[in-house]
Amino acid sequence: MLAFIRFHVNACWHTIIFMTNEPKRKSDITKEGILQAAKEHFSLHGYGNATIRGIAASANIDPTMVMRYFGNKEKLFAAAAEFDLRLPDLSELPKQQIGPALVEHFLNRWEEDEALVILLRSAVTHKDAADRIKQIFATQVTAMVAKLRNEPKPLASKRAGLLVTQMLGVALCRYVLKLPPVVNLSREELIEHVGQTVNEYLLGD
Amino acid sequence: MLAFIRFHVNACWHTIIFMTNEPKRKSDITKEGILQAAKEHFSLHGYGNATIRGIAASANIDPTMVMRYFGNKEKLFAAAAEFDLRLPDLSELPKQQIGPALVEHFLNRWEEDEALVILLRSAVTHKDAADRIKQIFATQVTAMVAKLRNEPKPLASKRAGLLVTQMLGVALCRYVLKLPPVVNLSREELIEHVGQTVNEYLLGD
DNA sequence: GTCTATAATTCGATAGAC
DNA sequence: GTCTATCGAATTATAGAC
Repeated sequence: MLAFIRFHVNACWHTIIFMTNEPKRKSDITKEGILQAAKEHFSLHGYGNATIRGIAASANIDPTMVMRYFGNKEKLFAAAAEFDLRLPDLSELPKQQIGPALVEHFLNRWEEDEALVILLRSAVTHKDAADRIKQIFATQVTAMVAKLRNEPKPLASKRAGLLVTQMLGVALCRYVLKLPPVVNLSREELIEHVGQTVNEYLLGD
Repeated sequence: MLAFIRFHVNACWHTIIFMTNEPKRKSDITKEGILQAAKEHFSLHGYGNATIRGIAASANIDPTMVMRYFGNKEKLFAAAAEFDLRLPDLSELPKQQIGPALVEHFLNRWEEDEALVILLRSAVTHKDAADRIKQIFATQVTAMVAKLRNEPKPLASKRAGLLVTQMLGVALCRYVLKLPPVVNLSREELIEHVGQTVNEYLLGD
C-alpha cells in the first residue's frame, strides 16, 4: 500500500511517496508519484498549460523520467484522465428519490476523483479530452437513462441531454470556475434543488 | 458601415473587409479586421492556444500590425471579449413566462455574440477571462434576480447560483463542447424544459 | 536508472529599415 | 503604415554519458 505526503514550496506542490505495507518495486513508486503530480497539474492548468517539467518538479524527479515511464505527454494525460462515472442502479428507488440520489452520487464522484475536473478543464481546448467526455456521457449516461424507463432511444437521448447540461453546469461553476454564488451553495441545497430538476428531466412529462 | 467576406483556405478562415456606406479611415478598417479574426480564433481555440500569428494570417495582415494596434495579446483579448448580457426586465411578465423568456434571451445572446463563447472557452485556464465571467454573473445576474422579487441578498444569491449552473451548463454543452445529445435538442425543447427549471430556481419554494 | 546537453519548434514582443 | 529580422523564453522530445 502506498501513502503520500504532500507539501508546497513557492506555491508549488510536491509529493513524497512511501510504502505502508507490502514492498513494491521502486519503478512503480516513481510511476505513481508522477501520475499523482500529473493529475494535480492537469487538473489545475488543463492539458495545454500543464508542463512535463512542472509535473516532474512536483514529483521531485527528473523530467526525462516522465518521458521514460509514459512515452509522451499525450499518454501521460490519458493515464491521468482515466475515469469511470460508476453510475449506480437507481431503478429500485422510489421515484422522488432518484434525482437527489443521482446528484449526490455526481457530487461524490466529482470530489473524490480529480479525473473529471481534469477532463472538464482540458476538454474545452483539447480534442482528446473532449472526445473522452463525449464518449462517457454518450454511453454511460444515456444507458442509465434508457434503463430507468423503457422508452425509445431518441426520447432517452433528450432526457440525457438535459441532465448533462445541469450536471456539467454544476461541475463547471463549482469545481472549475469556482463561481462564488455556486461555491457557497451547500451540498444539501444542491442535492435538494438540482435533484428536483434532475427528477423532472428524467421522469417528467 | 463595414461588411465582411469570409472564406477559408487550408482549414483556416480569412476575412476581407470592405465599406458599404460611409468612408472610414483605413486604420479603422484594419483594426476591425483584426478584431473580427481575433474573436474567431479566441472563440475556437481559447486564449492560450490562439496565436497572434494565426490571427494576423486570418486577417490577411502582418503580425506586427496586431501589436501596433492593440499593444499586446492581453489587450487584444480584452477587446475581443467585451461583452454585456443585456438582461431584460422580466418583472412585468406573468410568472409562468419568466423562465422560458429568460432562456430564450440567453440562447439569443449566446448565438449572436461570440464573446460569451470566447470567455467561456478561455475562463477555464485563463484568469482574466475567469474574472470577467465572475464579474458578469456576480453583478448582472444577481441584480436581475434580486430585482425580480424583494428578497434578502443571500437568498437572491442562492437563486442566482442555481440559475447560473443551468445556463452555463447549457452553453458549455451546446456551444463549447458540442455534445451531440445537447446539440440535437431544439430551441423550443430547451426553452420549454430549461425554462421550467429556471422558473423553479427563480420563483420556487 | 539518472541526468546533462541539446535538438527542433513555437510564441510574444521589439528594433529598425523603407 | 508596413515588413524583415531577430531576440529571448518556453516547450516537447531525444541522444547519450555515467
